[in-house]
Amino acid sequence: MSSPLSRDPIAEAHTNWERAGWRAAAAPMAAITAIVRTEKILTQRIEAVLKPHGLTFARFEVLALLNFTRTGAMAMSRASRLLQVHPTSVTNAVDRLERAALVERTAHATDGRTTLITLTARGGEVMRAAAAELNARVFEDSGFTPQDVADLTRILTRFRHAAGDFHCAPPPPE
Amino acid sequence: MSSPLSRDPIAEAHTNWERAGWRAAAAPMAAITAIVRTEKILTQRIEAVLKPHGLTFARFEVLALLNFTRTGAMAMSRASRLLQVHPTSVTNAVDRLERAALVERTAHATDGRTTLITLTARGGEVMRAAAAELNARVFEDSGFTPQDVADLTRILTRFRHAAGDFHCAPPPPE
DNA sequence: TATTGTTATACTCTATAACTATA
DNA sequence: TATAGTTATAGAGTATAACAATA
Repeated sequence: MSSPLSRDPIAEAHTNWERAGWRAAAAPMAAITAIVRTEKILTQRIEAVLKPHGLTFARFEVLALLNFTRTGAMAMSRASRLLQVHPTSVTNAVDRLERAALVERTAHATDGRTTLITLTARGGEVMRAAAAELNARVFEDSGFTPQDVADLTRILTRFRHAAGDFHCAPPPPE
Repeated sequence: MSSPLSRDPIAEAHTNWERAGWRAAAAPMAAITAIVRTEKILTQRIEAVLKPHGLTFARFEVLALLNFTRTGAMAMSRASRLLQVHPTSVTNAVDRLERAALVERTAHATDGRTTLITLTARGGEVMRAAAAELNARVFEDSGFTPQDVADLTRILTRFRHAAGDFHCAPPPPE
């Protein structure tokens, strides 16, 4: 899509921001832009691995969630909360997963409002095959050193906690 | 869209990955998932600030690029390379910016194939007003400490360089 | 022959609003 | 009244392919 650039565009933006007199904002602007760009690179790698499995990242996340439930079933609303996406996004993802026979909708035993989703046998197989390939081709050779991974996890966990993503589990110690 | 969770879903995924026997991949998987989630939080904040200005993040990036050119003009193809997006995405963004009278398309003096884009006076005003609000409301109070910003910039610059995002400018020293 | 840019088309994910059914 | 989920609709960004114009 694009050839490599001779200079780092984010470093240039940082310089431009400082020259414009926006000194206090320049460094965090550059860091945040780098996060946005890094996310794009990583999700492109992930989507490329998932595509031959007939999955998108959003749908893989649903399968992964179901794969690790104790009972094998999860309410739509709980999936929405855990994945932190709009309920209609879950409906959309589950519609397609159900059409592909990877998940099934079932009724809740006592609450008639609730729709439960469960993995089919094939859904479990597809999830684990996709996960194995993601592990081998993206996560195990991510380009981050173990120290990078530790630093990122520490910094981003604290950030997400401060942003209100979750409660109770305190950020890891300094 | 979602209430805060009682536990960190990424930490839980990390545990699940280890229990599944995917030990080498578990930690980088969690770090990468945290990057994806953090990017979502940040772009939501950015989009919320830009919306009243009639801008999306993609369109703001085009305006910011033009604001810092020496001549005030930039070829579509160069914008595509610098923003690292598909040429059709630039066409799309510029179509809308032009309709809003924030940029103009002009012909290149010597190369008939090239379309140049320039900021209108109003485009410059909108860009600087939006940037000022982004600085005040997102970047200057990002939730990252100065040390976080330095660490993120170091780690992500090296990652982007290794991913082939740019050449020549070496990653910052250890 | 290669490059630049546009058009047409399609496919994501996401979001709002209106709705049904149930608690 | 509040909650769970669906539907319809819309909008965003992104991508491929075909195409025109130019180098």
